[in-house]
Amino acid sequence: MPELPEVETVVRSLQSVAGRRIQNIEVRQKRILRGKLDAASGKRIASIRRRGKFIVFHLDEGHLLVHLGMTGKLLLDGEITKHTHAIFTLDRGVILYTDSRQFGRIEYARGLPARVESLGPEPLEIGFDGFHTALHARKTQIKALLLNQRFLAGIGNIYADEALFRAGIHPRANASKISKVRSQKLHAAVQQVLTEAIAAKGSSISDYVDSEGRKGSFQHQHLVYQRTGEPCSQCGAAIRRTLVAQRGTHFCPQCQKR
DNA sequence: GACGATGTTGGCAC
DNA sequence: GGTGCCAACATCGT
Repeated sequence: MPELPEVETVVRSLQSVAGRRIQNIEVRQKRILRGKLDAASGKRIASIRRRGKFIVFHLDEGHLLVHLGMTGKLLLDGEITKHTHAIFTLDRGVILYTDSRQFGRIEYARGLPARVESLGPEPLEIGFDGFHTALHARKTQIKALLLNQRFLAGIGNIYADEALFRAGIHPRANASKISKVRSQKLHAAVQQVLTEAIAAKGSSISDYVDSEGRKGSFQHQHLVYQRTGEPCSQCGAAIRRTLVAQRGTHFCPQCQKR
C-alpha cells in the first residue's frame, strides 16, 4: 500500500497531533516493534515529517519512527480491532497502529538510525543532474533501481510502474544505458506522477486510508498498474504483466520497447 | 479447500 | 555491488 504519496498523505493528516504529549503506549503485538518504545512515553511530539516511506515523529527527545509496511495504518481516534497492535494515548486523543499483515515496524531512537540515514534522496527534491549521474552509475534493471530505497527514497511498485510507462521506458532496461533524453523523461515522470498522486491523496488499492480513515483516489488515474489486459491509453495495445525483480510489473509492450 | 497474488523490507547464498 | 530466492503475515479472488 503505502508508498511516498500515501505516507505523505498520512503525515499531513497527522499534523493535528503536533504539540501533544504521549502519555502511554500499549503494545499488543511485539512483532511490529524494533527495540523498545518505553523511552517515548512522556515525550512531547514536536513535529511529524516524512522521509522516504518512513513517518518520523520528532519528539522533544529522540524520534519515533513508523514504517507502514504493506498494510500498516495510523488512525486518529479510530476503532480498536484484532489488528490494532499499538495504542498511543496522548494528552488529548489516541493514535492507533493497525496492521493486518504485520510487515510494518515502529521504533524509538535517539538519533536517526542508519536505515533512515542511508536512504537515497527524496525523489521530489533531486535535480536532474544528480538523478542522471546516479542512474548512469548503475547496471541494474531500471525498475529494480527505482524500487531501491538507497537510490531514491519512497518509490514502490505502483509508482515505479506508472513512472516507467509515462516515460516510455521498458522496466527491464539497463539503467546505465538509458539515454540522457529518456533519463530526463523519467526524472520528469517520477516527479509528475508523485505530485499528482499526492494531490489525489494517494492510491487506495485495497484498504489504504489516511489517519482520518479517508481513501485516496489516484488509483483511478493508474495507466498500467493492475490494468493487465486492458487497452493502453496511448496506443490501445493490451497492458501486460510480468515479473521484474520478483515484483509484479505492468507495462505496455508497444509504448515501452526494450 | 487449494493456490496464487498483494502496496515492503531484510537476510542469505552466490 | 548485484541477482535471485525466501521469509515474515492476513486477506481476497479464482
